[in-house]
Amino acid sequence: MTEFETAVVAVLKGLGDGEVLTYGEVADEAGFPGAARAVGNLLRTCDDDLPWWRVVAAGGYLKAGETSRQAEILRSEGVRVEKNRVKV
DNA sequence: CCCCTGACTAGAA
DNA sequence: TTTCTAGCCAGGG
Repeated sequence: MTEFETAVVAVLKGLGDGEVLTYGEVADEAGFPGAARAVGNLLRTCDDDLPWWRVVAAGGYLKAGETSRQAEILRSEGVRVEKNRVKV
């Protein structure tokens, strides 16, 4: 478990209902600004207990291919979603 | 050790 | 507005 993983996991586990962050924000909060790709890679490989649906691309765009499912979950948590993207 | 890939981002053309 | 480039971290060949 690298520091990066630990930090990112900590940030994700700290998210509450309705809390949505972008990959870049997660990386920044974890202390690795610019490591957005690594965040995505981590969620892709270790998606065990991580709330992946609360992580979206820059601009609030949802994950391609599963925008439907993600949008549903987000809406159920009180997040306003419009046209496959989180409303700010 | 080097190169490529990936649920990414920001800036330039 | 759309496309491309460079930069970021980690993992695999």
